[in-house]
Amino acid sequence: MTDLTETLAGDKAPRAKTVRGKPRGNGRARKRTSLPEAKLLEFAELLFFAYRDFTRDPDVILKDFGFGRAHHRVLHFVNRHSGLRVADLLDILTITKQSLSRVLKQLIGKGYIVQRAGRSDRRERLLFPTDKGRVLAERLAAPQSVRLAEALKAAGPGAEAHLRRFLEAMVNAEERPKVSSIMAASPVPLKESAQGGGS
Amino acid sequence: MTDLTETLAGDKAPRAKTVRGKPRGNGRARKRTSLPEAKLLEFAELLFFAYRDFTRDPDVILKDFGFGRAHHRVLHFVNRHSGLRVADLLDILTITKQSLSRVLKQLIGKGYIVQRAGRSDRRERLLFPTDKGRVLAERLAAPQSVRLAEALKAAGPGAEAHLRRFLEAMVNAEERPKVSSIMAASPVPLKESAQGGGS
DNA sequence: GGAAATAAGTCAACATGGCTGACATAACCG
DNA sequence: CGGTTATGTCAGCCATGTTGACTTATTTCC
Repeated sequence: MTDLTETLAGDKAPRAKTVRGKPRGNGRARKRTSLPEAKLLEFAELLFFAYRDFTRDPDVILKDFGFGRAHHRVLHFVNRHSGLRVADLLDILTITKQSLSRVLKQLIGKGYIVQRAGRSDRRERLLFPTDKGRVLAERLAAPQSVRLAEALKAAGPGAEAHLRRFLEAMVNAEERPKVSSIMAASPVPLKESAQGGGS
Repeated sequence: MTDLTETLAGDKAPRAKTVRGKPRGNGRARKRTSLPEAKLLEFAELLFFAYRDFTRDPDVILKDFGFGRAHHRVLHFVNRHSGLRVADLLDILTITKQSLSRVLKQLIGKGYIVQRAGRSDRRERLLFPTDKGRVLAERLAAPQSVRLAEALKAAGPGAEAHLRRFLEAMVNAEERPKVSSIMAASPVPLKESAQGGGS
């Protein structure tokens, strides 16, 4: 109920525009608003709405598995970049190891991820998705891929290059090399026959 | 310490690529991966990284005020669309009123936002930023605007139109009209001489 | 070889910001 | 007047983030 479209656009009552009481517009406020500034804020809002809906897709599926967004993020990166270390994951997600620990423990416990000691440095715990994990990861990714594909199509030809450069530039400058190398690594979920975990 | 760039790209040990144990690559996995699929997932990751850093900017400032991201979102929309109703905010943020209540109460209590009854429907509580609220909102927006401006520039000419269409298409189809009308309303923080709040 | 550094795990406590359910109040609408 | 609507609120729960302290392997370096 209550279609915001109506309500916000206002037809029954002069909503915005004239705003309540005094329709004045500058007791002192309304700074320079450098013009492009307004446009930038529009992009900020669009980004918010886009990301809001982008993340809600998998949330629904996750609930059926008793997982949350945190699990999704972990599973995604482990699946896309199998063999990464715990430290890598911490760096990607920018959370504490205690936080990661909780969700990772659950994913491992339920057989979606397995770890194995690094071969050159046995202190490292390398993370791999199980078949089960791979399946779930793909199922979670599916709706997001569809959404992205449609949005790219709607954006028009040539949008991909623009978008890629835009997104890359949105990342903190110091982080860009990390991001590049992360995305360069194991572009396809490499297998490793990581089973077990189950019973 | 520990520069992930090095670690993930791997120079001391053959990290990804060959992955740990068996460098094989298809005990049965590696599905069709429809090619564009991989590209789409790259965009998904880029979006994650971009949004991750985009939101961390204001987080730092917020801490100084004892606020969190939730406060930022509320203040942003109240500032950009002064005079919106509580119901509008709920619809935008897609959270429950109990959730909103907490942060809104704090923002009002500390004098960043004021409410006043709607003039045509006095049940409505219309929200307005105070001068103080406007200042904080702008301060929070500043780093994000800079980031967006630079990213748009880096994306190259013509990117804006592509990006706008892309972001709009990322929003749930049913939500698009709402989003449009929201963004159309009060493009500039309309004033209303909403003071008080203070002492 | 042994000390220091590193990778990971863990316990405990706490903060934030979501959620559900139940209910209260005021104002509008027919 | 009675039903619906907009908002607020109490109470409790859950997910996920944080800090700080400490243990255990293992590697690295003198």
